[in-house]
Amino acid sequence: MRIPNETFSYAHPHPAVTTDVVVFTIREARLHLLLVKRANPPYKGSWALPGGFLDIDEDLATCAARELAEETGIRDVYLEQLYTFGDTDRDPRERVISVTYFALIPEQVLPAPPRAASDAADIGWFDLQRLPDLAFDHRAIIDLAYRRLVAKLDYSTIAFQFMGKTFTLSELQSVYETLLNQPLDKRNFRKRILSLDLIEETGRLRRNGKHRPAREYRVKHPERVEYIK
Amino acid sequence: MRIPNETFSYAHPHPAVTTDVVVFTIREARLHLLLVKRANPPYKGSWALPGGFLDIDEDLATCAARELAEETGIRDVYLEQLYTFGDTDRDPRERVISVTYFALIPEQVLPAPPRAASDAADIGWFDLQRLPDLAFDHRAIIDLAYRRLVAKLDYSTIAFQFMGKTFTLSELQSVYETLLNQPLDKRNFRKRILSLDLIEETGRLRRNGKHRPAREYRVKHPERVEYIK
DNA sequence: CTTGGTAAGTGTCATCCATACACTTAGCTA
DNA sequence: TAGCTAAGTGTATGGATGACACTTACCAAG
Repeated sequence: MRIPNETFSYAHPHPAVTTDVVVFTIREARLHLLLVKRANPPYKGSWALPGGFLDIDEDLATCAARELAEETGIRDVYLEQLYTFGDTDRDPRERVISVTYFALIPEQVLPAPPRAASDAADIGWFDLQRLPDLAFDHRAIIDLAYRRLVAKLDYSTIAFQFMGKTFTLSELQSVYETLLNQPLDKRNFRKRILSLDLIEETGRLRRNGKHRPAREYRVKHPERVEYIK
Repeated sequence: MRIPNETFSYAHPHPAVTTDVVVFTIREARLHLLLVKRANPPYKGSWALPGGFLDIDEDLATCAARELAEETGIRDVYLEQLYTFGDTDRDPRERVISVTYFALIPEQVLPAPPRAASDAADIGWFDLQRLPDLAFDHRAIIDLAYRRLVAKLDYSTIAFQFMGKTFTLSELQSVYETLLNQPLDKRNFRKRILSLDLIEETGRLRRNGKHRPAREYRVKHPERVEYIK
């Protein structure tokens, strides 16, 4: 707890430090991200990235995970540092440095509906192609996160972070097609993915309609994002 | 100027923010980096990366460039944000968040010898393979910068930043060989570089010993680091 | 039980790119 | 002018990538 009226003084001015998180997921074959509606000024009522001020005794990644959990209920996700934004005028209150992260989560672990908390009046998923106006420089943060995500598809196994514990190759292909925004050849896709030797069959089948059932796979090392080539 | 005894107070504790810069260059076919010897505690007398505290009204990249110029005289270099380090115990004085950058400079623009300034008792180039013990977590910062540099060789034209205004293909090849730490085939190297269509002949020859002179090249767009493929 | 519908699953061939490899050229120096 | 040295140049091969179509298995409806 903070003691009322206590202040913290320094010989030189210090900026405030926040973390903000771009949470991506795929819903109905479209890339979505999680935004919270701000309950307080500045930009009260605007949509913004989940995030908040760094506690003086917590690590940066801990802060990002904590703010995400507090504002959205989402926890235990893949989190990667993205970039640090520090333009002098990016927050009207005071000088604020934002260390940004991005997170990838599978569709099925969404808290439904996500519960709002302290600083958030509302919360929701937005199609990346149809974002509302955003607070601060959060639009630029999202643009950078998307570019990074697409770039990493090429040389890492980051896309596996969108998958649940088990999945079919068709589901995985659909995720790649959504992210790359183009159709892929089924045979070439399977050849490439299986040659990585990073996923294995569970031995079970998944029935999903009135057609041949699909083999179920899992990632061998779910926590790891591997670099390819 | 700072007014003596003035203090800056906040309702919540704020961390200090610094920038630190890993300056790479190539000297005598070895990758080197620039370190300064600390004139003041903590770690007084230890070698450290050039860097320092963010002014409250300057951008992060401006701070990195300013500290680099103040401590080493180096200016107008390629600077790229690397990562932000913020472990709670990384500085014994107070909580310090360091936004790190890396810089690449050609050998010939070295200020010789670099002049020391305020917070630096000495300054020097060190072979990456023979670094002294370093202050703070600067060793980890350097390791990350080196990994990033080598990774970017593969998919960008970042290596051109090590070259002077003009250079020969043999010199460029030598830079790649140093960074990758392996010999390259001369014909394949030239084919690959020229096919990028990013450098052009100056029309002059460079004489460099008792043998056939080499054609001189320049980068078409020196400021740009391009992504390949 | 048979038929029709649908997505799962499978192999080959052509093209492009990356790699391996050796000799000739041009200027300098003695 | 002869010898030294690094600059400069082309081809052939293997591996990876991309294009392409049919069969299989389960479900549902009649």
